Amino acid sequence: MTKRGTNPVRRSPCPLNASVEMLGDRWSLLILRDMMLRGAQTYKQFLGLYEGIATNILTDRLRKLQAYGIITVRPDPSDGRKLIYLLTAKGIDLAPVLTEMVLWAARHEKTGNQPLIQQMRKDKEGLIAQVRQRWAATQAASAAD
Amino acid sequence: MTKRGTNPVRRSPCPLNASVEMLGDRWSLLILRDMMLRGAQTYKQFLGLYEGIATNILTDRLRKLQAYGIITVRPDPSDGRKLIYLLTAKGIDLAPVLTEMVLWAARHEKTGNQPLIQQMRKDKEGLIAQVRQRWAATQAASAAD
DNA sequence: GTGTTTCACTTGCATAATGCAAGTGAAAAA
DNA sequence: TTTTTCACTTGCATTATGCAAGTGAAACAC
Repeated sequence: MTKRGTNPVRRSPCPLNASVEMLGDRWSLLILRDMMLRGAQTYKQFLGLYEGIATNILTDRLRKLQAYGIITVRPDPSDGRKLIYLLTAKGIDLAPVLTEMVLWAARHEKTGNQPLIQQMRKDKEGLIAQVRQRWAATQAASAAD
Repeated sequence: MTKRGTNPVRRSPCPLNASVEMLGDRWSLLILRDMMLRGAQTYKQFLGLYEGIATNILTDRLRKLQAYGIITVRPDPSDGRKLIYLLTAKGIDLAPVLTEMVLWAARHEKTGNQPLIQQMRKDKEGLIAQVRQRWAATQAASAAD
């Protein structure tokens, strides 16, 4: 049951191919960004993605990320209608990937969010550790529910 | 002229968004993998991608990667029909991104290419430096043509 | 010089994915 | 009870992907 998605049919055994089959689309990556950097947790928050995501695409991606074990979902204890989406350990392990992508773009393209970029350049590992700490705190808080 | 693609219309100023607009599709990433890790340089070599890419998709992606300044193309001096595609400095700067993606997949999925993964785990920075050296050597060789 | 092969596509078409916007049903609030 | 909020679902148009045949130019073989 928990191993539902563990034996998918892949186009090759290459590790990068496994990555891109799960992440090789921009919406998944943008969702993960908002979870990691902005603490987004609800459907409505994801709908507010700055880039503008369609409801059917959001639903589809959340389902996929869940199936891949990258995120998990639970009801909000303070509002039975709301769902809370959380990164799993597998999900938070994507922090270095997203960090490197941000740094790459910042080096080669005109982009915003300069404070974050400065921080990443100054102490990449420290920022990743910080993201992990916030995630761990979220885990502890939701385990208490 | 060389700045042709520098002012694209982006859905947001976020650096990650810039990354995913250029890389947020699996074929581009797989092409880059083969360039970086296997030294693939020709259309025919890319057609041999283990995952199987269609000619029209390959052509499209090569054009896009070129437009984004990630790769460059020149004729093969030994065969006027052949084109040689090479990573640019911007392209080789994606090595840490791909490396982190490989490591992530290796940690959480059953994948092949264990020797490469062992090497990455042992000395990530060393491997990236090695990829860069091979690229620099390719640059020197093609500048001599 | 002619015919054949190789190279990098291009094309036509079917299928799949994306995106817009209206609609839906259930839970919570008023 | 009615209204609002939540997380979708749906219908349909547009765009992207994928298969496989086709194309034109350069290089090779004779």
